[in-house]
Amino acid sequence: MRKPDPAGAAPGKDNNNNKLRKGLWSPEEDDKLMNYMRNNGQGCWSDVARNAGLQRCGKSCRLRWINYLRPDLKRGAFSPQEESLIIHLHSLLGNRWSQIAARLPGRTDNEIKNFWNSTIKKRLKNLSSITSPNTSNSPSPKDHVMGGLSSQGLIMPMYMDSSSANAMQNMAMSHMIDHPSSHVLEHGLNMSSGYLTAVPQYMTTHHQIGVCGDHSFHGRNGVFGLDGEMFVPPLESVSIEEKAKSTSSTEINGYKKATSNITMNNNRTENIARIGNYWEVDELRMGEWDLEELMNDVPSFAFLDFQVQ
DNA sequence: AATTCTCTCAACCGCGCCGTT
DNA sequence: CAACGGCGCGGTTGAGAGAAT
Repeated sequence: MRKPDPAGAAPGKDNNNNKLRKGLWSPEEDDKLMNYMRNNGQGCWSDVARNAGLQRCGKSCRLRWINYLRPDLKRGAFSPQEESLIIHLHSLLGNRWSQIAARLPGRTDNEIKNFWNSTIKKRLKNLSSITSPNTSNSPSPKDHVMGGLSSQGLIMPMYMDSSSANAMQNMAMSHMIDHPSSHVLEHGLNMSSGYLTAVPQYMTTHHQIGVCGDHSFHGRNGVFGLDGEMFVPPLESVSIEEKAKSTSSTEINGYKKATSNITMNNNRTENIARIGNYWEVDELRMGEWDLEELMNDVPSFAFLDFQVQ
């Protein structure tokens, strides 16, 4: 928050000089902007600032409207579903907050950005730190064998019990945080041997989430089913078989497309709340994504509580 | 009770894009 | 084609509130 600019005089009072106000908005200014927008709708923002009688620049008015005054804004804390969606979308889009916000009705890019930078980032970092490898302990049969993902794509096996199974999710999330999408995209994950391993890039141009009841993990596109945290929407109505037929063993940009199923046995499958039971995304390097097309495939999430309060 | 620390989030800044002239 | 202005976006700042000491 910023201190109101002294040049702006007392809030709500017109001052004669032409200096534009900065800093916090007063209730009077909010009223002025709100009334103007209600009566005139959105137009040229510099006109809005002028015609509404505000000593603010158009940019400031726009920001205030978008982030605070807009009637369709949803206030309050993020729901777990929204949180999961943010994480998922961030894994897809990186720091493209406006595009993420476009998928979360009632939320602003600023809000999501703040939420990410303060809450999610910190939480995931903390969780990843408490799951540091402990090579002195051998895994018991009931333990889940998991692995960390180094930025070099090295295998980093670790062992943990089922109560901390979601740590794997957090580790990977943490990795994504530290290495935005373009970097994460260089790695794939493979659990086929019981260890989570990084697989070479040429193996990761295509992943597929299995339909089985196992908790699933999908490193690159953010599908995490370990504790039902991640909801996986169906991208399209095409059947698994059709998609598999059409997407496997093809070549894109010189990379051979392969399919890897990353699933984990875990007896807590009842916690998974799937929207669909299948999700699949062709994975291309970030710069090659047709983001519009990609995001068109991600539906609005009906399970989110978008009621404006 | 006072002080310090930490966290949250509203708001600004700078840059790039795009349309207009 | 260049200059200009408006807008949108992502990064950053810093005030205020609450927690911890």
